[in-house]
Amino acid sequence: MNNVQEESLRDQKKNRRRLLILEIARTIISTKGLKSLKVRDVAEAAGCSVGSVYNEFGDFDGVILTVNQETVQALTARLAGVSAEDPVRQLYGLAETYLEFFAEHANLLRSLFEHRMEDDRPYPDDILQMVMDAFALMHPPLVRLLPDADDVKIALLSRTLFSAVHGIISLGLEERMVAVPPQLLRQQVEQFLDAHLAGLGILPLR
Amino acid sequence: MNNVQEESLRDQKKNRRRLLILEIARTIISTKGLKSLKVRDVAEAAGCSVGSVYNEFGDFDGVILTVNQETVQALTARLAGVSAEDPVRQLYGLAETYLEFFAEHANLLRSLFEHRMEDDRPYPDDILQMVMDAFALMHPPLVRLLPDADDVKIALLSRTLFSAVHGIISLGLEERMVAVPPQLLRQQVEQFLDAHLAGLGILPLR
DNA sequence: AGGTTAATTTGAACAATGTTCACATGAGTA
DNA sequence: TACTCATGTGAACATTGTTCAAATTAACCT
Repeated sequence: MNNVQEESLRDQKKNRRRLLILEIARTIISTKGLKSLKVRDVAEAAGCSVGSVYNEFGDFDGVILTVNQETVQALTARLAGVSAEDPVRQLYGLAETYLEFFAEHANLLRSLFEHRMEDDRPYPDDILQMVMDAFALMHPPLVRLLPDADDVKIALLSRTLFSAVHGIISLGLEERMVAVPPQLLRQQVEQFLDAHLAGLGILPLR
Repeated sequence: MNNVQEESLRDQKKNRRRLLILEIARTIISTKGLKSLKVRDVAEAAGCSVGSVYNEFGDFDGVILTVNQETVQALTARLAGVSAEDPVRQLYGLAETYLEFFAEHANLLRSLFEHRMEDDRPYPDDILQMVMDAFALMHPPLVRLLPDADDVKIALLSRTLFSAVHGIISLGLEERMVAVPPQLLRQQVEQFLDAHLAGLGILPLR
């Protein structure tokens, strides 16, 4: 037995194809929306049969969910890159980074938040946990800014604040509604944080 | 010509059936979610053929959009019932009424916010306008509370605040995520408003 | 290398569902 | 009552997710 597991030719092809399928699906969702994602289109673009998509992902939801999972991962990575030096700046940074990411990948985020499972199967726990974790990223800076507050309350506050920012951004970017121009939306988010942090007794940036 | 337009037998049946179809569709969306809405199920429950559904609504989106439109109308009616006596109480009342309505009709609200049109047809303007109007209901009380502020800024603030509340509620009630218990969610919304209004220089309720 | 085997891939067939339209039905009218 | 035409019907079609028996092919053995 070789400890350094050699990747067999089969596994190589399989892995390459898996990545290819995901990249194609992501591109379609991103450019044309989740409703335009079709098994046959993906299979054809990947140069394989529809059966292979099913072998790899179980069902079509599997493809969507994997794309969604990678979307949360990418989002989390971006949010994790926000400087934690100054906690107030960090809060603004998280909100503005979320705005940037959402604007760049609106359809991917919509797929993440709007996709409903077939029948009544539950949404995978790991993805949900990753979203919750991302939304909890405001927790550390808030703890630093409100050292006397109960940790559970801060956890709730963190979720509330991030949900509020999410609402402002997702509706603001909703082109169905009269979309708010990006620059205005940025101001909107900043002014929202200004007021809210002030209300929490935290000295805002401006 | 009779000015008091007599409703012909045909029109009676047609109207009755139209209402029946809408009621059935609304019930299915409300109880089992938008994804479970099927033309054949609706037609069978309404005791007519699928063709009649198409005659009445053009296509299946037509049924969904009409249900969505009635949802906004019902929401607007509920929100309009909030007392405007005290502007601060009115803001809390709007948020809490939205929470109540959303909790009672979660799947209908999701249908309104998550439904995407087939192909790339645009979402009907009148429905969008009604949603925008509902979200503008915080405008009057805010004008009273911030008499010196620019009206355009208040309009934006109104939209921002309502969007934030929407985000907190829609994610809070998302059973996919770890749903926040209703009573806790109510507190969450209230505390959110407490902080935000304080930050705007408005004396909150508590 | 060639033969054997087992895993993988394939795509035709099936199932579910939105959509159409030629025909049947029946309300309105003379 | 008979005629006409708007309306209703549902079988047939189009699209798309899903399955699975058969073909393919990588892996292994001698």
